[in-house]
Amino acid sequence: MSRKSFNVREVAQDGGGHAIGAAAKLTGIKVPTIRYYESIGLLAEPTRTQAGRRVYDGAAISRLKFIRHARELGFEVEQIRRLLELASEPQRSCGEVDRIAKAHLADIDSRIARLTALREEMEHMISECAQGQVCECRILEVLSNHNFCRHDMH
Amino acid sequence: MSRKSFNVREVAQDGGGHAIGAAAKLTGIKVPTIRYYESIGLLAEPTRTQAGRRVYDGAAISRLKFIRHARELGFEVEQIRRLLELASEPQRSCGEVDRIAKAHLADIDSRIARLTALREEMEHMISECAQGQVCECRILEVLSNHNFCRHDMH
DNA sequence: CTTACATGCTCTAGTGACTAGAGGAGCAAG
DNA sequence: CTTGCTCCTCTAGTCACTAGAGCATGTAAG
Repeated sequence: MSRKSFNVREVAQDGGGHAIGAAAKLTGIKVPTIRYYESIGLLAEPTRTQAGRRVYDGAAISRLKFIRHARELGFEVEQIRRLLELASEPQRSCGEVDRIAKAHLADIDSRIARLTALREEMEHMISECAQGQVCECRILEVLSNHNFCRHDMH
Repeated sequence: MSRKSFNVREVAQDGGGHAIGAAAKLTGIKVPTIRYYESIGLLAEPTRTQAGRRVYDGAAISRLKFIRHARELGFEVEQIRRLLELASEPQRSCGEVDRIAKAHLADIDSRIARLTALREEMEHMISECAQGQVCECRILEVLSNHNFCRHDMH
């Protein structure tokens, strides 16, 4: 058991809490981002040490992990705010949670559809470029004149 | 030929130029956006009337159409700036144009891949929600605990 | 000519979700 | 004590616009 010297900074500050840097490591959210979440009220103001340093307990860490994961899945901050609110009322029906998740799924779907159409357009355009001179470049020609497009974007 | 009263505003101000509103209509770019493009140097400063109003000629309109189309295809402003620069040197090889377009295609591809993985994750999560109470909602559970995830995002 | 209203001008600030940096204080280890 | 890391607050920057204030100009109708 080659244990490194016990790093007090990552564990106890006030009896079981974590400093902001430790919270960042535990959750994968960067330090300034944690402060940012606090500033927009997504995360409650944590307790502080006498010196004014933030201390995060287990509940705060869980909340941060929740936020991180939801952001990774592409939920917007306002959606996350609502989800956290809902999660704090265990007796409620989870209909709204489901609705938010489904709305997000629909949003992802429409983004995929848009990008797929774009991709096709781009690929077609690139395939026509004969690698010659700028003056005869199909890519620039297509960009110049919307009529050369196969799709109606928008 | 039921012609409406000839609208001078949309045609000639100084001998063939278009006012900014007319340019906006012709290109589909909003008026403030055109001014914004000018402010960041993507569009050259147009000539002005004595009263100080912007006047756009055919070349400027073409440039705006190019910008619009490239933006629709998701090119970033800096890429468009470079493409416009390249387009103005007709003898050059179009290698760089091709390179920029291909980089953009690769970018689109990676965004589609990310979104597709996300989509699957979301769909799986939603499918497990039994529409019961918040306290037993699988969606919130998955969001709370990354271990329930089937994929490693990132 | 007057009145009304559309269009134009400049300038500032806001959006979302952070990120970067300045300038200073606290704190543990060597 | 000094070094070096972490922490604090505050401001400003990112991207590509968008919104609004407050004022000038232009055109059409009465």
